[in-house]
Amino acid sequence: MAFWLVKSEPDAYSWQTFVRDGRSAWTGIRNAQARINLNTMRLGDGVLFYHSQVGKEVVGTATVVREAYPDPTSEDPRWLAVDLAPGAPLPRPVTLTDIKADPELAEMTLIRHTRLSVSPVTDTQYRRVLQRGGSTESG
DNA sequence: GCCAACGTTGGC
DNA sequence: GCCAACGTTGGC
Repeated sequence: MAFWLVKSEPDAYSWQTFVRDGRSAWTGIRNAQARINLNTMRLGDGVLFYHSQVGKEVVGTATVVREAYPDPTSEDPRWLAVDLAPGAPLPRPVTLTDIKADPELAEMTLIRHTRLSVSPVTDTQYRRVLQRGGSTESG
Protein backbone atom coordinates (compact mmCIF):
# COMPACT_ATOMS: atom_id res chain seq x y z
CA MET A 1 0.00 0.00 0.00
CA ALA A 2 1.26 3.38 -0.99
CA PHE A 3 0.53 6.88 0.19
CA TRP A 4 -0.19 10.15 -1.59
CA LEU A 5 -1.06 13.76 -1.06
CA VAL A 6 -3.60 15.68 -3.10
CA LYS A 7 -4.08 19.42 -3.04
CA SER A 8 -7.28 21.30 -3.38
CA GLU A 9 -8.03 24.96 -3.03
CA PRO A 10 -10.82 25.07 -0.47
CA ASP A 11 -12.51 27.88 -2.40
CA ALA A 12 -12.79 25.47 -5.32
CA TYR A 13 -13.34 22.17 -3.51
CA SER A 14 -12.99 21.96 0.23
CA TRP A 15 -12.58 19.07 2.64
CA GLN A 16 -16.04 19.89 3.98
CA THR A 17 -17.55 19.53 0.53
CA PHE A 18 -15.62 16.33 0.00
CA VAL A 19 -17.03 14.89 3.24
CA ARG A 20 -20.54 15.96 2.32
CA ASP A 21 -20.17 14.35 -1.10
CA GLY A 22 -18.91 11.12 0.44
CA ARG A 23 -16.90 10.38 -2.68
CA SER A 24 -15.30 12.44 -5.41
CA ALA A 25 -13.91 11.95 -8.89
CA TRP A 26 -10.47 13.59 -8.81
CA THR A 27 -10.57 15.23 -12.22
CA GLY A 28 -8.95 18.13 -13.99
CA ILE A 29 -5.34 17.16 -13.34
CA ARG A 30 -3.34 18.41 -16.36
CA ASN A 31 0.24 17.83 -15.43
CA ALA A 32 2.40 14.99 -16.71
CA GLN A 33 4.01 14.11 -13.40
CA ALA A 34 0.69 14.24 -11.58
CA ARG A 35 -0.77 11.93 -14.22
CA ILE A 36 1.96 9.39 -13.59
CA ASN A 37 1.15 9.55 -9.91
CA LEU A 38 -2.57 9.11 -10.54
CA ASN A 39 -1.78 6.11 -12.70
CA THR A 40 0.28 4.56 -9.92
CA MET A 41 -2.45 4.83 -7.29
CA ARG A 42 -4.03 1.58 -6.18
CA LEU A 43 -7.31 0.75 -4.51
CA GLY A 44 -7.05 1.33 -0.80
CA ASP A 45 -3.99 3.58 -0.95
CA GLY A 46 -3.91 6.26 1.74
CA VAL A 47 -4.21 9.91 0.74
CA LEU A 48 -3.58 13.13 2.62
CA PHE A 49 -5.98 15.93 1.72
CA TYR A 50 -4.24 19.31 1.66
CA HIS A 51 -5.83 22.74 1.44
CA SER A 52 -3.68 24.93 -0.79
CA GLN A 53 -3.64 28.74 -0.81
CA VAL A 54 -6.30 29.09 1.86
CA GLY A 55 -5.35 27.17 4.99
CA LYS A 56 -2.17 25.61 3.66
CA GLU A 57 -2.61 22.56 5.84
CA VAL A 58 -3.35 18.87 5.70
CA VAL A 59 -6.91 18.62 6.93
CA GLY A 60 -7.82 14.97 6.59
CA THR A 61 -7.29 11.59 5.02
CA ALA A 62 -8.86 9.83 2.08
CA THR A 63 -8.62 6.51 0.30
CA VAL A 64 -8.46 5.54 -3.34
CA VAL A 65 -11.78 3.89 -4.21
CA ARG A 66 -11.31 3.67 -7.98
CA GLU A 67 -8.04 3.38 -9.87
CA ALA A 68 -7.09 5.56 -12.82
CA TYR A 69 -9.50 5.95 -15.73
CA PRO A 70 -9.75 8.52 -18.53
CA ASP A 71 -10.70 11.90 -17.09
CA PRO A 72 -14.28 12.55 -18.28
CA THR A 73 -13.64 16.30 -18.12
CA SER A 74 -11.02 16.11 -20.88
CA GLU A 75 -11.31 15.49 -24.59
CA ASP A 76 -7.92 13.87 -24.43
CA PRO A 77 -8.24 10.31 -23.13
CA ARG A 78 -4.67 10.35 -21.88
CA TRP A 79 -5.57 12.53 -18.93
CA LEU A 80 -6.58 10.45 -15.95
CA ALA A 81 -8.83 10.66 -12.92
CA VAL A 82 -9.21 8.52 -9.82
CA ASP A 83 -12.04 8.39 -7.30
CA LEU A 84 -11.39 9.23 -3.68
CA ALA A 85 -13.48 8.79 -0.56
CA PRO A 86 -12.96 10.74 2.65
CA GLY A 87 -11.36 9.01 5.61
CA ALA A 88 -11.15 11.04 8.78
CA PRO A 89 -10.47 14.69 9.54
CA LEU A 90 -7.30 15.50 11.43
CA PRO A 91 -8.24 16.78 14.88
CA ARG A 92 -5.37 19.27 14.53
CA PRO A 93 -4.62 20.12 10.88
CA VAL A 94 -0.93 19.95 10.06
CA THR A 95 0.16 23.24 8.53
CA LEU A 96 2.74 23.86 5.85
CA THR A 97 4.78 25.66 8.51
CA ASP A 98 4.66 22.56 10.72
CA ILE A 99 5.75 20.38 7.81
CA LYS A 100 8.67 22.62 6.90
CA ALA A 101 9.80 22.78 10.51
CA ASP A 102 9.76 19.01 11.00
CA PRO A 103 12.95 17.36 9.73
CA GLU A 104 11.01 14.17 9.05
CA LEU A 105 8.57 16.03 6.83
CA ALA A 106 10.62 18.80 5.30
CA GLU A 107 11.73 16.51 2.47
CA MET A 108 8.19 15.77 1.34
CA THR A 109 7.52 16.15 -2.36
CA LEU A 110 4.90 18.71 -1.34
CA ILE A 111 7.77 20.97 -0.29
CA ARG A 112 10.23 20.06 -3.00
CA HIS A 113 7.78 20.38 -5.87
CA THR A 114 5.50 23.15 -4.75
CA ARG A 115 3.23 23.10 -7.77
CA LEU A 116 2.68 19.37 -8.07
CA SER A 117 -0.93 18.68 -7.13
CA VAL A 118 -0.70 14.91 -6.72
CA SER A 119 2.44 13.78 -4.96
CA PRO A 120 3.83 10.65 -3.34
CA VAL A 121 4.24 10.41 0.41
CA THR A 122 6.41 7.82 2.19
CA ASP A 123 4.77 5.63 4.80
CA THR A 124 6.97 7.27 7.44
CA GLN A 125 5.83 10.70 6.35
CA TYR A 126 2.22 9.58 6.26
CA ARG A 127 2.34 8.20 9.78
CA ARG A 128 4.14 11.29 10.98
CA VAL A 129 1.49 13.62 9.57
CA LEU A 130 -1.29 11.57 11.17
CA GLN A 131 0.57 11.55 14.45
CA ARG A 132 1.14 15.29 14.41
CA GLY A 133 -2.48 15.82 13.46
CA GLY A 134 -3.67 13.92 16.49
CA SER A 135 -5.25 11.21 14.39
CA THR A 136 -6.25 7.96 16.03
CA GLU A 137 -5.78 6.14 12.71
CA SER A 138 -2.92 3.68 12.29
CA GLY A 139 -0.26 6.28 13.11
C1' DG B 1 15.54 22.17 -31.39
C1' DC B 2 16.19 26.44 -28.85
C1' DC B 3 14.52 29.85 -26.07
C1' DA B 4 11.80 33.98 -24.99
C1' DA B 5 7.22 35.08 -23.77
C1' DC B 6 3.41 33.95 -21.37
C1' DG B 7 0.06 31.69 -18.16
C1' DT B 8 -0.78 29.21 -13.90
C1' DT B 9 0.10 27.66 -9.29
C1' DG B 10 0.85 28.59 -4.81
C1' DG B 11 3.60 30.59 -0.95
C1' DC B 12 4.55 34.82 1.26
C1' DG C 1 -0.51 42.07 -4.46
C1' DC C 2 3.82 40.25 -5.55
C1' DC C 3 6.91 37.03 -7.15
C1' DA C 4 9.33 32.47 -7.78
C1' DA C 5 8.83 28.18 -9.98
C1' DC C 6 7.81 25.95 -13.83
C1' DG C 7 5.06 24.09 -17.70
C1' DT C 8 3.49 25.37 -22.34
C1' DT C 9 3.47 27.81 -26.62
C1' DG C 10 5.16 29.73 -30.71
C1' DG C 11 8.61 32.17 -33.53
C1' DC C 12 12.71 31.37 -35.61
